[in-house]
Amino acid sequence: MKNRNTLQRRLVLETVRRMHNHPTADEIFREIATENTLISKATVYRNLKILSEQGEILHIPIPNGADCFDFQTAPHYHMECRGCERVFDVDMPYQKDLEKKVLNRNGLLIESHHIVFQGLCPHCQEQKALEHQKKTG
Amino acid sequence: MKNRNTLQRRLVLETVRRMHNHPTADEIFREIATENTLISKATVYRNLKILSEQGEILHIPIPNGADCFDFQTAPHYHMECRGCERVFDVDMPYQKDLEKKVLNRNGLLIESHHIVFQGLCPHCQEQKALEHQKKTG
DNA sequence: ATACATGCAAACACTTTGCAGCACA
DNA sequence: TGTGCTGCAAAGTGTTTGCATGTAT
Repeated sequence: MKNRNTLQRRLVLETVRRMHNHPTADEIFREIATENTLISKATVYRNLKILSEQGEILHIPIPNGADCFDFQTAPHYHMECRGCERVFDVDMPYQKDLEKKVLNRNGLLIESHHIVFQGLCPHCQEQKALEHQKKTG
Repeated sequence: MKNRNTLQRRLVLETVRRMHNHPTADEIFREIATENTLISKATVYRNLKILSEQGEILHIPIPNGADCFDFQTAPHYHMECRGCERVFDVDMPYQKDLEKKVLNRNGLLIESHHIVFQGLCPHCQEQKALEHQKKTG
């Protein structure tokens, strides 16, 4: 008898489905808390874990930062902006065949992969351009 | 006048160059500490940061775990074993052209990328096989 | 002489856990 | 009714920082 349908679990799921900007656990917590309902951050973490294990939401592990979550569960790639550190969806088909390109000379069994791109979002590109103008006069 | 050649910085660099198993900051700290020299963990972190910024060593950010470092500075990919959580080099050429496959419909500027594979190392494949034998009798 | 580096401890960011009470099935 | 869930606080993990002192150049 697993997986009870509690108010808190429903709220976490609904909130992730509603926020389309790769929210972190903390952002989800704040979104729920500011609305009306009292919820514990531990509960948010626990439910995010359960929901992503069940495939209801997608867990995106972020190196050097808070992991974030996505309502879109089909595997896809992300870019982390080195300016604002926000996470964006990348417009590239999922490379199913990438894992086959690994030579198994060393006996490793590959099961899945993640690609994280680094770069600049449009807004931060502008910022950098302005900074550069200022410097060069 | 940056970048002084201190004993601690030399030790961190030498230790990373000597350990060929993707050590974490803590493993590097313990390696240096157990030998002979007193070193602070903060100093290890500071020097790892400086050395990787200078391209002397490679910083490998690991989602959901301690970042690790590599004496081999040419870009290459890694696999994280879901059994023992160790990091292994993956035998696949660097996909320089991957970034060009991203459609810039959304205006993102891609500068670099990381691929992390998940899977099982040879040792953990054996372990899993033994476990399975035990269960099925 | 003076930046830059160090050691130490405290702070930090993110996440998990122990426990007593609560509530869904 | 009982297992699963919650809130709270505390602990855990990995990393950074403030500060007084030390040292390479």
